[in-house]
Amino acid sequence: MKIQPEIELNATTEEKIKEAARRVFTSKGYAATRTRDIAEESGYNLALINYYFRSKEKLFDIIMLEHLQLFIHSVMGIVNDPETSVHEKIELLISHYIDMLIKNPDLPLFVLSEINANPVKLAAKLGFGHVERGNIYLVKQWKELTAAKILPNVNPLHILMNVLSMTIFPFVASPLLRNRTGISQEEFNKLMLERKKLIPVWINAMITTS
Amino acid sequence: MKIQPEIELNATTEEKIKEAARRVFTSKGYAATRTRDIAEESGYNLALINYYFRSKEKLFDIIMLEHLQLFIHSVMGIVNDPETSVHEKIELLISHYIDMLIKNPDLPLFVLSEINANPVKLAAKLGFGHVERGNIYLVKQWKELTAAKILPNVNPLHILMNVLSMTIFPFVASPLLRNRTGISQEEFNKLMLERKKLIPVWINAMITTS
DNA sequence: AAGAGATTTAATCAGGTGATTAAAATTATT
DNA sequence: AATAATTTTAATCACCTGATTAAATCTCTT
Repeated sequence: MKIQPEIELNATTEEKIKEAARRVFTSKGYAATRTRDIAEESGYNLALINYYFRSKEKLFDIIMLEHLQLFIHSVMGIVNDPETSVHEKIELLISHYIDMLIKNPDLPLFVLSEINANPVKLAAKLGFGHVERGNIYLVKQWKELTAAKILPNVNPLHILMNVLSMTIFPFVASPLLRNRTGISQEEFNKLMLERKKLIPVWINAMITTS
Repeated sequence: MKIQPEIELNATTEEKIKEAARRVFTSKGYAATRTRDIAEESGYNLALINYYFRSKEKLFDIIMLEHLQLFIHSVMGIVNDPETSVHEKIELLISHYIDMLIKNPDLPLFVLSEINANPVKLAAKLGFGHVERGNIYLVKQWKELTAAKILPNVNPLHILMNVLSMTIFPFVASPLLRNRTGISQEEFNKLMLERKKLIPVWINAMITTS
């Protein structure tokens, strides 16, 4: 029986396999990807994939966990910053997201699909860094502003949904949108970059007129 | 060799199988559903599924085609109506969509996932009722209003994206949203019903302030 | 009751897929 | 060069899954 390889020394090949797996999983989903696809995509062979990660499911879990951690960590970093205003936070969130999504366009559809396919299993993974709502700095700021009547008393969940929707959904619907409108990938990205400035303005408009 | 059954007379069982297949496909996706799942869900057995529909893929294609047709047909009915104004069309679209999505919450994620997984194959199905953009009544009305400076000269694609995003995305992200916020299915639906009135107001706000 | 059509049973098939293994080959380390 | 670690090869397993088939059973109509 061979011994688990020194992971520190092999970070490169292990990383390569994980990167390949990430690509295949995100483009085809868990059920549709075969371990052999990952082997082919990574340039290594099937035996080595299982040698490093034991099973398809374990490899998937690692990748999904890293995605969720990265996602939540980066959002929390912005949302919990005491130095920025509410409007700055919204701008930063949108800008940060769109840049990330232009690099990884099929990430949200992948994550949302897998959560939908297996909500119970992924609920555990989602619970890891559960911060109490009241402790989030953005929430405090929002409450202060509504108390001072500077912001209208809308359910902030609606505003959150609107920010996330207008930012993320175009990427989720991108294949369909491009099919129906005939615009190219580059034109689409240009539109998304425009939205980095537009969405905060729109959010502002809907907040101040409610 | 048996003969294809009289479909007209058996509309009920054929419909039952299709309904079961629709449920399983939309909840787990094409790759993750087994023909045996559909058999179990329908109450009939594996042999009969294949007897009626020949293969898993043919059954899937039929269901997906019906979804897309229903979707596009209903949208076109609203968007091409010469009797309603631009604002009325937007309100009708949103209202119609939200009612439909409350009944079929995991429809959009399913459709978008499968299009993403197989864009080339589904592009053919999407081409069936391709109406020239200039012939759509809503587009004509929009152009008139921008020409008359009643509407600002924003790329209407942005507005379209915003309407679709704010309407559809909450349903796509519903499992994640409910997990993070802790709200129930009923509370979620109530929020969505609120949005039938709110989204048109928001859209109006972002149009008039641009 | 007879007969036609609908559905089930049960068995089978071929191919795909996740996973494991031992030995050989390659590469890196000393 | 010798040794250790890494990767490949190739074969194999057990299981799953889509699909087919023939005969048996059931259901309904007439």
